[in-house]
Amino acid sequence: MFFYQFNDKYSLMTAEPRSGCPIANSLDLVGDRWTLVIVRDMLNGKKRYSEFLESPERITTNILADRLSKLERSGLTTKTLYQSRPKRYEYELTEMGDALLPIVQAMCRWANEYIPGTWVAPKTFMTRKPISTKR
Amino acid sequence: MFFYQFNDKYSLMTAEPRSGCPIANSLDLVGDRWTLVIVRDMLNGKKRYSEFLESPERITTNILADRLSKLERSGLTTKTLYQSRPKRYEYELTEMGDALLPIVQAMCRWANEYIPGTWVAPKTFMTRKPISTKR
DNA sequence: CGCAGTCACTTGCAATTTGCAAGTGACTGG
DNA sequence: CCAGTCACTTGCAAATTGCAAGTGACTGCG
Repeated sequence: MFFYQFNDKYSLMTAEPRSGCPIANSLDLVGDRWTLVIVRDMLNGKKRYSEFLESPERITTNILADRLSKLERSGLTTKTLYQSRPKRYEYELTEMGDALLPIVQAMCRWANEYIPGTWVAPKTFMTRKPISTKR
Repeated sequence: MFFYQFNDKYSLMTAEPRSGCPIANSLDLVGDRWTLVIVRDMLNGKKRYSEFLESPERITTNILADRLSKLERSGLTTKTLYQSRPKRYEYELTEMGDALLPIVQAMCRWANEYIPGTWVAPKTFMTRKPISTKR
């Protein structure tokens, strides 16, 4: 297991990075068919397990549970208790997770241009900036 | 099998799309740990099988062959004969593939900001525009 | 009080995909 | 003729995915 430090917090890297390449490293965290659809939902304000299940891609419960825990371990989301009996959690993007917005927006632009029939996201979404105050 | 038409060419969709969402559709084409590292290499001018194998992520030959054929079937790359005996091909990005540049650049920016130790791409790469004359 | 319903998961299992290694065929250069 | 390179393909074990069903902790209703 490998760890890296960022802003007083430690995030878990579950394996040694394949290289120092920023693309390869990004893909090790979000390079699969489901992670970014969950991130997309979170960027659109969804927070609960059941809300993610309602999305049109029909993610299955085991994959959702797996990705939510991986997202948390990578430092992209937080899990907070909002109700104690029965225990219920809300999943929200951290600054690091929210900063994926430009990648998601670029994918939307690309798909709208090259994959016929893809939905066009609202202008408010496409022009939004990440919460991060940096850069 | 499903097909879609774009600019007089047909690209093969190997399965029904999960939804009309541009993110989900993008991920169905490039949502895995290897495809975008090959695209990255092509954006950097690499064209041959052996060049892709030399990259530090050490892609294996079977995965490379599989991804090159999927990329071609999705319309992101072309395969052209540059030598006839023995037959040798060069793999190059189509306009659609080259248009992935903004996504790749956004991933670089994100990784450089949030994943310590990632390499910083040269400014020439980060400020480049896709060949597409559109938009 | 009992029981159906919801929510958030977990478990089991078959099918697909991945990673690793070795093998193949068509040459090329010495 | 023979080693070497290039571009793959094949075989196989291990990991991941997709699908379905099950579980535990409640809530609301009659």
